[in-house]
Amino acid sequence: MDKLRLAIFSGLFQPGSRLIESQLCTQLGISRPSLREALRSLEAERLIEIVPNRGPSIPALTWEKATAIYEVRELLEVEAAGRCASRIRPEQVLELEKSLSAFEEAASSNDSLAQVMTAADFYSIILANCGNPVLEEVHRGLVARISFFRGRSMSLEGRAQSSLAEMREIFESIAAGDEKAARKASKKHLLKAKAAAKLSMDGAV
Amino acid sequence: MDKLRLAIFSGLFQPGSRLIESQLCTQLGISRPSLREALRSLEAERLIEIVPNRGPSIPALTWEKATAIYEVRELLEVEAAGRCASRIRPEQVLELEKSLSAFEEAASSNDSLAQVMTAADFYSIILANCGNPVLEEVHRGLVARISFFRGRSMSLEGRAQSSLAEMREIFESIAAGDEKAARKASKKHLLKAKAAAKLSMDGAV
DNA sequence: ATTGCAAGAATGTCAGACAATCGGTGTTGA
DNA sequence: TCAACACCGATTGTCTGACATTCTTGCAAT
Repeated sequence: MDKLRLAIFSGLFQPGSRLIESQLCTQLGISRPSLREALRSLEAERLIEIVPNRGPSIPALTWEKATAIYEVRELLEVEAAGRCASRIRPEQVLELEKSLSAFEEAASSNDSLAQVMTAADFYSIILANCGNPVLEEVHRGLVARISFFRGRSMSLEGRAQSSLAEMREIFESIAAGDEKAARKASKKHLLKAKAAAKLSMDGAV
Repeated sequence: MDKLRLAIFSGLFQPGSRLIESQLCTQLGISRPSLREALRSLEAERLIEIVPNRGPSIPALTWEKATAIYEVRELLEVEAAGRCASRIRPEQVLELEKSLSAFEEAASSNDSLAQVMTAADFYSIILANCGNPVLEEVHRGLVARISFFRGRSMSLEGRAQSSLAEMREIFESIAAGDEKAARKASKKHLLKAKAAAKLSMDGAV
C-alpha cells in the first residue's frame, strides 16, 4: 500500500488512467488478493477510484473539486494554527523553527521535491500540536488528495520564496502565542497557495 | 461492506471486541478475500482497527477521542449550515421542512432508531446543499465514527424534544437565509448534542 | 507462583481457477 | 455507406484451498 501511495504521490500514474490489477501485481511482486486489499484502502482514502467492473483508476482532479478540498483544508488548517498558537510550548517553538530553516534552505535551492517535503513537515508539526488528533488526521487525508498540485505550484517562479515569507509569518504568530494572528497568517498563506495551484494548473493545460 | 457497516452502526459488536475473519465469513456467506477487502475499507474509514497479526477489532471510543471528533464535526457542520443559509433555494427549504416534520413525528414516539435516522436525514440535507461535496463527505465520515453515541444520547429523557427545538431554530435561520444565525444555531445544537452524548456515556459506565 | 514451552487458533499471503461484465471489432443488413 | 448487432478478448469479482507466521492459551516443570 505504501509503495502504491508513493507512486501516486510522485505522479507516476496519469490522472484518469486505469490501473490494471494483474500489471500491478507483477510490478509489486504480490498476489491479487493482497493488491486488492491495498486498493480498497486507497479507495477509501480517495486516492484512487474503483468503479464496479471497470476497476481502479486515478481520479482526474478537476479544479472545482480541488477548490472544495482547499476550502475544507483552510477550515481545518486555520483552526489548527490558532489552537497551536494558544497552546504552544518552548520545545515546540524550537521544533518549528528548525523545520522552518530546513524549508528556508530548500527554498533557496531548485529542488521542488525537497521544498514540498520540508513545507509539509512544517505544517505537520503545527497539526500535530493543535491538540486534536482527528483534525490532524483529516487534514492529512485532504492534503494527500491534492499532492498532485503541490510539487507543480512550488515550481512556480518565486513561489518558494513567498511561501517562505508566509510561513515565517505563521511561525512568528505561533511563537508569540497570538492565536488571532496565527489564524490570519495561516489563512493568508492558504489563499496564496491556492492561487499558485490554480496558476500552475492553468499553465499546464 | 454495507452489511458490516450496518452491523457496526447498530452496535452489534462490543467496543474493543475482536472480529474473527472466519466467523464473519460464514455469517456473511462470503470468502475471506472478499471479507478482507471490506475490512480494509472500513479500516480506512476508521470504523474498525486492524493491528498486524491481531486482526480487526471495534475501536474502543474514549471520550477524549469522541471530543476530538465532535470538535472537528462542529467546525464542518457550522460552516455547512452557514453556507447552506446563504445559498438556500425554495425547493430545498421545502425539503428541509419535510425532513424536520419527519423528525418531529419520530421525536414524539419512543423509537430512538427512527429519531436518529430522521435527524441524520435533516443534517445530510444541509450538508448536501452547502455547496461543498468534500465538506459533506468528511462530515459523513466523522458522524459515522460517533454513531455509537447517537442512539444512546437520543434515548435520554427529553433529548429528542430539545433536539427538535434546536433543529427548528437551525431550519428557521436557513430558511430566512440568515447565515450568521444559522451558524449560531448550529453551534448551539452541537454543543447540546455533545453534552447529551457525554451524559449518556457517563451514565452507561 | 512463576516461567517456559507446546499446541491451537487466527492472520498474512499466495496460487489457481471460473463466472460475469465491459469494450472494441468485425460482420451483417438496410 | 452507415448503423445495429453479435462476438471475443481483456479485466474484474469471487471462490477454494493451502501454507507459513504470529499470537494466545493452557499445561507442565522448576
